[in-house]
Amino acid sequence: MNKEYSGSGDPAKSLELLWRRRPEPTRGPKPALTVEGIVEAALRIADAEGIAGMSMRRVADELGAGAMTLYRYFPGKAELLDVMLDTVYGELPRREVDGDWRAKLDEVARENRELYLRHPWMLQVAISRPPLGPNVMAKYEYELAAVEGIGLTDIEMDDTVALVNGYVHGAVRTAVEARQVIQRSGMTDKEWWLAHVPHLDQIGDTKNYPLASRVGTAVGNEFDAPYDSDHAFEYGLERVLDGVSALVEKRSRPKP
Amino acid sequence: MNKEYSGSGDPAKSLELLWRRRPEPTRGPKPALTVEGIVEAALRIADAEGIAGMSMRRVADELGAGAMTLYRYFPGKAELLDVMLDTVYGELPRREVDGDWRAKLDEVARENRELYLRHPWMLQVAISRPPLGPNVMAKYEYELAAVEGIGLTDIEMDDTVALVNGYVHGAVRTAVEARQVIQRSGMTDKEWWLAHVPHLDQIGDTKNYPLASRVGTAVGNEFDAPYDSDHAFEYGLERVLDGVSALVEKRSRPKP
DNA sequence: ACCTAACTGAGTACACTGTACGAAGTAACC
DNA sequence: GGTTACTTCGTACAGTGTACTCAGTTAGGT
Repeated sequence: MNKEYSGSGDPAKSLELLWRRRPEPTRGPKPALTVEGIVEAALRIADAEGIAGMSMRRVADELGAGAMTLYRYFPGKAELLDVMLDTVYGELPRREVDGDWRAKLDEVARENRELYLRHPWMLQVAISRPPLGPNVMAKYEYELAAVEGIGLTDIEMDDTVALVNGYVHGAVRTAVEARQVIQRSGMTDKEWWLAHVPHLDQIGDTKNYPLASRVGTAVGNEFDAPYDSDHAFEYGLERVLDGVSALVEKRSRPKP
Repeated sequence: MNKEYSGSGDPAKSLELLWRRRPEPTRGPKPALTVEGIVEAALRIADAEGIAGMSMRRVADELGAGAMTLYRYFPGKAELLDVMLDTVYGELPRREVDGDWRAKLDEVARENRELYLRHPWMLQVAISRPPLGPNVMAKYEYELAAVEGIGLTDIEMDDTVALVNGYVHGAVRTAVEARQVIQRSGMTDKEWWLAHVPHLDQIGDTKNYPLASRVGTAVGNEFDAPYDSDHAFEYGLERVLDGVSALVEKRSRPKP
């Protein structure tokens, strides 16, 4: 199975759903479900069982409805995912930060990290074209505000926000995958490693990879069984922000 | 559908496959297929049609065999993916670079980028526990060599390599998704945007998102229809390496 | 009061997926 | 020739998203 895709159907229909501008029907029976109810159920399932568990049948079951009923409310699964995404982006606190751009970008990174950790299924949805709902818009606005007025061009502002978001996405993805593989395999990283080492020693000459052996061992000793994702996140975020800092400083004193 | 998972079955069996140490059978009919042949066919399909197209039946068809035949050579799809991964890592040129650590890390980033672009399906395989084959080992060794002897601790070396790899992974994923969504939807980014704007204007007050509007427009004007992934890659890589540079310099003059 | 148009819910069907199971065939050893 | 190890592969199962179809329900118009 590969990635889920956020929708790319009829824009009018998608935006109607995202902004809750669906004209309510005048005739016929009252709808038994609501868009909100379906999204809530879908989120409950996705949070608990991952995106793989969130099938249309499963969501419908959760609501006591037939599978095809959901297609009265959403054109397809992709559009349901779109609304789910915009909904969870609404959970971002978007706190006001007293401080410079770095403090603000740091907050952006941490808020996004929390969100991904709370809804890991988000990491498996490809959103190259974001659902243009109210919360996605607010998120972009908030993130740009962190780097507004510090001497960057508009393009650089967008690049910087994308860089930080991309970094967080990747870091959390790695951490979540590490967490999930422990559950799925019933093995900690250390156990997994210890199960491989004897076979590796027998098969390949470990002496061919001196650096890998040395550093691998050091990493294994320092961060025991559970891969230390907090450490990796802090290290990487610091490097990324240092990199942005170098650019900001260059822009603030143009030429010597 | 969610991600594919690289295998976590029997270590002995997996390593045998990766290092080609399968004892060849003495009795019975000669096998009609080979591990190499299956991997080749699977790679051909995955490269051309993506990971979603690479089903066991599809690979077997390509080889003129029954679907279940593949399970004589691989315990399951996960193990086939493992061998596919290690195989393509073997394509990395791992060039010797004359220059400092930055030039070397830059080369690492670019080589990995090329590999991902050539085999985009790699981005949809979760490899929290890498297949410990010869090429994965060589890759890790090569990458560590870039940051050896510049004053970083072993842990920092691993963190740095992981940071660069993570950055490249994320950047290429974004670029590939952008490329694929154009194919899938038959719409360029600009067309997609223009299809949404009138509805957005009608529904939500664009005035609530001044920064998003301004920067969004600037980005749209600067990088036309196809999302300029080259630009984003170069920008981000420079920031990341600048960030690493700040650390290296701090380590090289310990305290003032 | 009644008809009709609009609407909802849901059953069935289709073409897929990975893989467990087991039947049937083949080749090398005793 | 018999046994044993080994092969290929058809069938089956429980899933998936969703197109199509049809029966049932309700509000508006007459």
